Amino acid sequence: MALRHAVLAALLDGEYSGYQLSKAFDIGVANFWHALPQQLYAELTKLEKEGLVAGRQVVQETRPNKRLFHVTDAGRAELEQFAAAVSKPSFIRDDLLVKVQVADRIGTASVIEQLEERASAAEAKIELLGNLLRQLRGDADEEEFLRRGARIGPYLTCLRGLAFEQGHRDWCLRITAVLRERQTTDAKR
Amino acid sequence: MALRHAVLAALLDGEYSGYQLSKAFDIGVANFWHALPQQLYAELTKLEKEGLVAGRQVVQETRPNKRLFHVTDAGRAELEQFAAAVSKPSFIRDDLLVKVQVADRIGTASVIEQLEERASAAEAKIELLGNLLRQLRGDADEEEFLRRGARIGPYLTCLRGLAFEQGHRDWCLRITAVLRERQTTDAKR
DNA sequence: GCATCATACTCAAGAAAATGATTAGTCATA
DNA sequence: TATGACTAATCATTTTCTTGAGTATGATGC
Repeated sequence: MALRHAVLAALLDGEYSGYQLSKAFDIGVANFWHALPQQLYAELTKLEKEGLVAGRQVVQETRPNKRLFHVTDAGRAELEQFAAAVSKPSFIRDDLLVKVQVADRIGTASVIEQLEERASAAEAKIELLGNLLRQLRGDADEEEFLRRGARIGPYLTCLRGLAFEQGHRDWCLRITAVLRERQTTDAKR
Repeated sequence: MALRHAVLAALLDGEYSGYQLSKAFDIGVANFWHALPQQLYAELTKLEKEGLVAGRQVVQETRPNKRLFHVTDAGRAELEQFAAAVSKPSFIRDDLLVKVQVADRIGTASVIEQLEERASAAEAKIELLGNLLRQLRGDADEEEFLRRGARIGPYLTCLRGLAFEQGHRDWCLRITAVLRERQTTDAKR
């Protein structure tokens, strides 16, 4: 029971199809949860059966028909209950960290490459989130928006996503530099 | 095939029993992976069957007997292959973020409480990791240790863990402040 | 002297998540 | 005019993770 609340949370801002949701889970929602399209479709089906979301068919001419979902009162109640319950702690879980842990014992070359790829992926995400934040707050500056903005939830989670990506990028670059220097030092011996 | 590599990575630094590993997964290893004891025991059994780790029985007088495991050559090879393969991107996945996303739509009181609990849990973790880092680098300062230290892998992953916890704490405190101020502003209206 | 904690591990069941394959029309582009 | 990307989804399977219970002994604290 975990993805379900992320879906409800994402759906709170309007009507979305499974497909649109899966796009949202690639960008904004990715700051607090991640899921593949198949998971979303499955979850939406379950949520609809339980009456927590409701969908309506939208017939389209040039595109396949779609079903738009919105949160029902029962869904909202479920979210409220969830928000009041204790949260599970959050964990880091990252292949690349596992590799760094053993990088000095096995080959470092490939790990360095991957760190650099990650760093530039993080850089791209940082820019994307920067734009998203600017868009969300409109004309106001951040302080102002956070004080009086109507809908700050998505902004707040984006802030966390941004900080996470920045931390990730900085770490990747630092570790790359460290491993690089050790490589040349090793070579000299 | 993910926990398996975290276990191999953790086991690379010496012999550990399942129980000891589960302790390591609460502290240092938690910086790159998380798992419950049951998962570890199960994974060790699998890894042993596949010949990637080997265990030996240690008979103890005052404590229950235990099995100490170490990585075999095949296990090392598996790790090397893993390190060379592409990594899956890392995701945030956090109940609390889901709650913040909807905090301005549903009740904020409980979310604020949870943010504060998280902040102090992060604070505790920060101290713990600070000590761990000091212990790992011994007398040397960080730059020096990273240049010439023998085993920097665990240090590097701890650095990421530390930065993550700091980012998490800062975010929690900031959001707490924002939500608090909005509460009082709302009340005045 | 009783309770609780720490060591050390096992088993089973169930929920959640990831993976892979498939369908089918539209649109842009090379 | 083939190629691939985009919209919109479904189905089946497998892997992974979580939850909960249980066993047994010694040490520590009040």
